[in-house]
Amino acid sequence: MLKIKVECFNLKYTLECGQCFRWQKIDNMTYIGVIKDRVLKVKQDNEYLYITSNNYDNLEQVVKEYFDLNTDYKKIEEDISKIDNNIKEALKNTSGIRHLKQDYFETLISYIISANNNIPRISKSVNLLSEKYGKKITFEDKDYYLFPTLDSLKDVSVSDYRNLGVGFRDNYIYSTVNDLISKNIDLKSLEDLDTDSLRNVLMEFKGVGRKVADCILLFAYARKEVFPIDVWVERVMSVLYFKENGGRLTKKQIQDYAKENFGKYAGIIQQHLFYNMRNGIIKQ
DNA sequence: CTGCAGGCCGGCG
DNA sequence: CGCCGGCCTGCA
Repeated sequence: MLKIKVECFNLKYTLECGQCFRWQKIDNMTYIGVIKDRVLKVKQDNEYLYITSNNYDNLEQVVKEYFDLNTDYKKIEEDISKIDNNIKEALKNTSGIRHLKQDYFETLISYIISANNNIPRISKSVNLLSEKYGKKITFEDKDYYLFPTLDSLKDVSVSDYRNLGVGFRDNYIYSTVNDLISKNIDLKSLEDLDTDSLRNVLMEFKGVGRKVADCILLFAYARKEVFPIDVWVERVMSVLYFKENGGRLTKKQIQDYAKENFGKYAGIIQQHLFYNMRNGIIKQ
């Protein structure tokens, strides 16, 4: 068992704020998930995380990277709470959301599936995809499946994807997988690009528009300044910052507002506002 | 039975 | 270019 001391960390908020799709809740403090090459069981007890896994190689490093444990969130939360009162109030409810660093390929495919979709269905499809094409891992007498590698999807057809319940997104996934293979694109090496260039590259994949690209930038490439705007963020922003226009505002207005006012941690702010709105803490 | 959900694509004005 | 209709699927 690995024990890690944490500060400004809330496991529940981090895993339930909508940034990831493959964690299974055991109770309010314990979750089981599959990340990269292993299965993790993580339990939080106040300032400690207790982690068990099928694979202890490099485990501490894997966990620290995934949960962004080398970043000082106490400082970040102090900084962003000074921006305005809305953020300060939201942070009181959701302090400790960590900005996960997830696998590039998994995030790309998962967020293509997320378009005009709901969380249970997204999770179902991602899990089915993994069960069908991912490597099986046995942990505590149960079977889990890694997210498939790019290579393991090379012969999967459009209708195979359709059978996972992804609907019209089937050919988006197919096209993206084929682009990655035929153009020999290395998602990791794209880290070298600046955020705007990287967004443009991502948006060339079918099924990746502005919102999906921004989620990939935030949740896989760790670009904390990116501010993805989905319907919930649209709602929360119109309630908190644009009440006088009766809620009728464009995404560009929101984008501009965030860029001008939220700074280099706009993505963290987005997660807190999203979680507050989504869970009815902030009302319409 | 309609409406709708973490949007995107493609066609049209 | 910006706008807008259509879209898998499952669940309220």
